[in-house]
Amino acid sequence: MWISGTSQYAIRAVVFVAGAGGGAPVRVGEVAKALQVPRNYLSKTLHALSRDGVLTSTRGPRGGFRLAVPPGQLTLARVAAPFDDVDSKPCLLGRTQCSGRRPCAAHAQWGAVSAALQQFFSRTTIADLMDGGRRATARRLHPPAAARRARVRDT
Amino acid sequence: MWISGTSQYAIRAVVFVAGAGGGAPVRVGEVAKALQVPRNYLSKTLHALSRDGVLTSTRGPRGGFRLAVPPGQLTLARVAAPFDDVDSKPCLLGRTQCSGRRPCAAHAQWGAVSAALQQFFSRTTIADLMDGGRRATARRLHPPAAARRARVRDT
DNA sequence: TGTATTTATCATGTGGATATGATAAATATT
DNA sequence: AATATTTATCATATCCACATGATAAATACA
Repeated sequence: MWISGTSQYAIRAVVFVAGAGGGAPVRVGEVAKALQVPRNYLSKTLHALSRDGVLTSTRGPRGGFRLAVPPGQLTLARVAAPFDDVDSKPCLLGRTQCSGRRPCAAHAQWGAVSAALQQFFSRTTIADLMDGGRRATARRLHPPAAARRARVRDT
Repeated sequence: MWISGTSQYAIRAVVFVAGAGGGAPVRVGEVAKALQVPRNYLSKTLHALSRDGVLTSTRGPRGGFRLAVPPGQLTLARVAAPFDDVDSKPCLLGRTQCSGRRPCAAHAQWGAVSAALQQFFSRTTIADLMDGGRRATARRLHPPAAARRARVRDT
């Protein structure tokens, strides 16, 4: 999986909304302007995120979008989910042939790389992408060697 | 980067051609049939690989395609290169903003995942994907722990 | 030289992701 | 109730990867 442009918009937009604080809702226009992204397209994207429980939307004056989940609990995988099948782990050479028995020769190696990707999306949160979130991310994704070995063993 | 369908065709086709031995050239029709892939589209793909020096082509009766590079020296990155920009390592959230200084917060973590992907493509060869190539691949991509630590340090 | 065989190339079609512009529906404020 | 503001939705357009079908060009071989 490589994430689509729409998912990139979604992640950046959610980061922006999260950064605006929990106060007043953020309007599509603001987000679109800040992100330099087409307004109506973003509107649909944010609407999809609302349907999915990532944002809440309010119509009318003083309306807009708010986070529905604390940024520290909101993974990139969840934000991208409505737009990309982030969890699929297809065969490198086209899906059907190599799953299960008779895997292609590089199946295991590819699986490891693929799993690392998925872990990135399922472990990184919106909070990690906000300014000031750097150290927390680094600690979780680069644990000391002993812990890392332990985790790899049971994956 | 996630590789396109065309690159997948290319890799599978090259593996097939490599598997046919160095004897007679392999015709597009054979490859297309074996891979269950549209013939004319594959034709263009193989032609591109010839232009790129991965295959050699011969026209007319007894013509077809042959490998131009020993399979053990032919990386997946090279085969995919005409169709995908395998070497690009864009920002997770859309290119321009976060390269160089002012990287986005997850830049480093993403870079590590991204680098692992690139290494997979630049280290895995066509020989590794042919039947019987499994052990060689496993040895190179899963070196003993000491060697792995050493390599990581200088990357 | 002619003919069959095979790659090379051209013109065109299709589907999905991305984008645009207009209109509908909801709601706070007066 | 009227109005302004904002999201929701509809209809359509654009672009590109992928694909199809037809034709041209090269070449082995009778």
